[in-house]
Amino acid sequence: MEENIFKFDLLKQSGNARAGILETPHGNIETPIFMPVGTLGTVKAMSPHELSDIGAQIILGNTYHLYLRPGHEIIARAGGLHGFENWHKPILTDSGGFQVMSLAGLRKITKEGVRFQSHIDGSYHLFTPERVIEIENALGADIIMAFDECPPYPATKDYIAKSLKMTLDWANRCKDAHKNTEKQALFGIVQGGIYQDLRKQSAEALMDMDFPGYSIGGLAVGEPKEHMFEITEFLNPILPKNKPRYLMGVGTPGDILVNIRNGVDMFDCVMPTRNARKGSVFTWNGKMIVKASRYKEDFRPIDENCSCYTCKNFSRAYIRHLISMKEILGMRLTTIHSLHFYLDLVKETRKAILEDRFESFFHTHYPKVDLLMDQE
RNA sequence: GGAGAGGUUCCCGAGCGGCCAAAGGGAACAGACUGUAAAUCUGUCGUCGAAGACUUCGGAGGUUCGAAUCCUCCCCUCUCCA
Repeated sequence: MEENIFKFDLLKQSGNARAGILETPHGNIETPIFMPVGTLGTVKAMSPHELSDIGAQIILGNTYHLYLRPGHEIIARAGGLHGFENWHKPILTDSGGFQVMSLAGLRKITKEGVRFQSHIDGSYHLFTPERVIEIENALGADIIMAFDECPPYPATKDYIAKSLKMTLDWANRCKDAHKNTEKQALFGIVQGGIYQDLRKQSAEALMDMDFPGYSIGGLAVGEPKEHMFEITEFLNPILPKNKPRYLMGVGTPGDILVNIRNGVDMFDCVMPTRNARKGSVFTWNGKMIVKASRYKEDFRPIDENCSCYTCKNFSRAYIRHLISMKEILGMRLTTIHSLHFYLDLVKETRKAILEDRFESFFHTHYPKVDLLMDQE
């Protein structure tokens, strides 16, 4: 039964790039997909209505942060994350594995789990795999992530190997603890740093456990990009074709294109939202630091060819002014634009795959997309 | 008219004989952000330059080895009293 609920249909492959559909209890997701990050129960600066307009199909939430505030019991009583934040399309919750890295100064890892010291009030909280799943079950996201350690870069191979072993053990425990398999798909997370043998070991062990989807973690943590690309390319033939692959935390528009080319289906990243709030946006012609003084009297939209609300209605000069004044509307407009672009990027890529012209699409857009936009 | 306070680098504002091209804010400018401790953080911010040199602290003189800091005069603000 559960296979049906989270069925993944691989519709088409163009080279190694894949186009598919992932079914979830809150609707289908067309892959490749980008998932806006909504750590604290909101994609910062966006209303659910705006997210829908932009074309968002699934958003993230974060177990660690939502457990601390407002608390998963409250969210459960509100009807889960969907009810609480009034977003009735799919949601994915990250497990807190990333916080094991980002809050490294405030936690201690043991075989049992991770003891975090709250970054808010200093109180101690033990995150075991079982506890994390219990919280994720309460939050009720359609896709939930196993609890892992996202190891930093650089790290010794020895450290990565040990961490990986622990993460595999945790994956097993997560799977055992996960009771709500009818409504929530638990994804395993491949670790192994930049080492192919460890990645292979990790992927195969997880595949033995048989998860409905596999993610690739521990990348884009500071390693040279070539390593990241190498690993996804390496894992492509290893991971099962009939399950979705999710590359966690990636990335720039260019990273996304390369990794789609390496067979990845799902992405998330704070970059479009975080950078937008700080006055830097992404377009098909590269990134634009719209808060820069050179746009002071530029009355064109961010991207003349963009169909988003921001580009249809407002100028670079106005947006620069709003960002510069720290006006809330500025952050909202830039976020709308950048998320729209990211979603447009994967949508157009998907179309190219379905029409079996991915490679030429890639060569047309990849060179432009990560550069600083022509300043004219 | 009398009494007092003060004029510092774009702005506010410290400094009150050497360690001062001058603290600290702000503004401005440039940039970084990859499973969000992020409306955050970093850098630049007198001129030319690698070091170093040169011109600055209302103006003009002076004291001193040495002055934004002390003295004299002048200009200008502000507060209170008449």
